[in-house]
Amino acid sequence: MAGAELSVPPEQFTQIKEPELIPDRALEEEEEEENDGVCRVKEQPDSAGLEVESVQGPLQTTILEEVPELVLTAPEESEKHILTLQTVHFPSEEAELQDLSWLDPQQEDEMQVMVHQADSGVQSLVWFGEVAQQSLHQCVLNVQEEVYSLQEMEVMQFQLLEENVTGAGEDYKSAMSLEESTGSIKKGQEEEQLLAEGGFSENTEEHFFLVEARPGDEGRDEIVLTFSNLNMEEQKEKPELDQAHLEKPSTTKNQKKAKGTRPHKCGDCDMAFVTSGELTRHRRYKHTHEKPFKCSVCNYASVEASKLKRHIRSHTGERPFQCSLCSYASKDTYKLKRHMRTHSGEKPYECHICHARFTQSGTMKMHIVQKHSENVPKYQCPHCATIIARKSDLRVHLRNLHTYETVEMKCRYCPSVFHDRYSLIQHQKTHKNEKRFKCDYCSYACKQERHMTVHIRTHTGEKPFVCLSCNQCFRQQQLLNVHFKKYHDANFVPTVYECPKCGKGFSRWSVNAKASEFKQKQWQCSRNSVIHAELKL
DNA sequence: AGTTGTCTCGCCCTCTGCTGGACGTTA
DNA sequence: ATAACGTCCAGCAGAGGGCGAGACAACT
Repeated sequence: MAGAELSVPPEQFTQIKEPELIPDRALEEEEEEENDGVCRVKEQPDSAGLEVESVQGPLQTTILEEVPELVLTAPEESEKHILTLQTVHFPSEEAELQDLSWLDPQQEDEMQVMVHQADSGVQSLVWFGEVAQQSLHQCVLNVQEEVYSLQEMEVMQFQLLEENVTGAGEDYKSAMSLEESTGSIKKGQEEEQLLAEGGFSENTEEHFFLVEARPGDEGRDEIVLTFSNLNMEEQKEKPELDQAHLEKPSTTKNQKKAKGTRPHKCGDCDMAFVTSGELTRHRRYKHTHEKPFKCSVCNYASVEASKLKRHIRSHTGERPFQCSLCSYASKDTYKLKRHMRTHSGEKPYECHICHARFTQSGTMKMHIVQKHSENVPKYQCPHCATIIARKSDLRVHLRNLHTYETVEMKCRYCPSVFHDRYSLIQHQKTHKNEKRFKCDYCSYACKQERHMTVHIRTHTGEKPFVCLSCNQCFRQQQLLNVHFKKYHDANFVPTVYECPKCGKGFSRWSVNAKASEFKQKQWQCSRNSVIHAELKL
């Protein structure tokens, strides 16, 4: 087992789910973990020891929304099975142990997981069943294998070896002391010394467990338990591990569960369940599609009564789950929990390609499809040539441009009217570059109305712009301005553009468009001076 | 007392669609 | 230069599917 070398878990990896906290202590647990990020061992005053998940427990790997901290916890009175992980250091690969008094063959429903760390640095997980744990700290197990099939785990018998150093037990007790309450799987500066003494290392570095399921020989799935040195803080920042990478098909997960304790197998798929009721429900969902619970308001029907109850809230508007920070209230707990991210700023989903973070998995999924996929789906508008990346945006496009409006929309250039914006816009584009202003007296046509107004004066003789100094009249304001400057403004100095070739002066070269004209004239000037006559002052 | 079946709650997931800011284009 | 407009994009919520697991009554 070479889990320590895995800095980035492969896709197949699934995390061991954080052991469920006992409800009335969950808050306290959370606070403690938030405070120091250290996994803890809880003292169980009246228990026989640390209670662990059954053999199937860790195999029931659940996709996590939150990256778990590994919690070493003692059992609570609820008898919830908790995965127990312990670090075991061997002074050598041939280490032996002593003191097997803690073994209790009567406890057949418990299973331990331990970490074996040999001198070679290889770390392994050890399953051990049928043990009570009142003296867990005194136990060291020998590990021969690193990858086990489920069947192997179930029948596995571990060889117990004698501990070869007398003082090790005390050291280990110290390291795992409940009073110290670190509970972390430890490794660090003191490790060498402890190892030299045959004891157990202690440091504050957290570790990270992964469970990988992969096809094994003869069609059997193998469960690979990987003990990594990834610390929990690092993992906290990479929740995509459990979302984008660690997600596994539920069937694979269930296949692990199906062996042993799930006698009710589905005849149509590989699923298996603990109770017949679960099987019946599953068959209704997946195969028979029988939905006994029917809504009296609409045609909705559900497999479960609770789903109908939830659905009814969409009719009644009932929102029992009130946000404590704003006015939002939801119809179910999940939506409230999801909503709370808007207050906390939590973005638990991270794109594994660009590391952008998102509040919802669906948003991340869409991001990956749109930004990082090759064959990005496009949506063709049925009414025009527009292609839009998102279905929802196509809906907006249709709403804005192709919705029939009862109120007529008039073309700004002609009397035409339209009932949808797209048609109006397309029509108005036909007026572009169109010389739609035509003179009634001649063939002159132009694009702008103001040009036509000026032109018409050439036919009517109208000269509305009068010089206040000499009463001379002009058709255009601009002509009046030029006249006034030239003949009535004493400060006016006419600009003269001199041809560098012949030295003759010109009055018009004021803008860029004229610059090219001047250059052309200049070139012509060297060959044909007649051109100057057209531009001379 | 232990087992089994049913009911119920709760969690987590996906799919869907709306919204508004950002940004580029066009008039 | 500016405003209007269209598309891109992430944020967010609604709705419903699927399943684990506890509570409890009925049965053996």
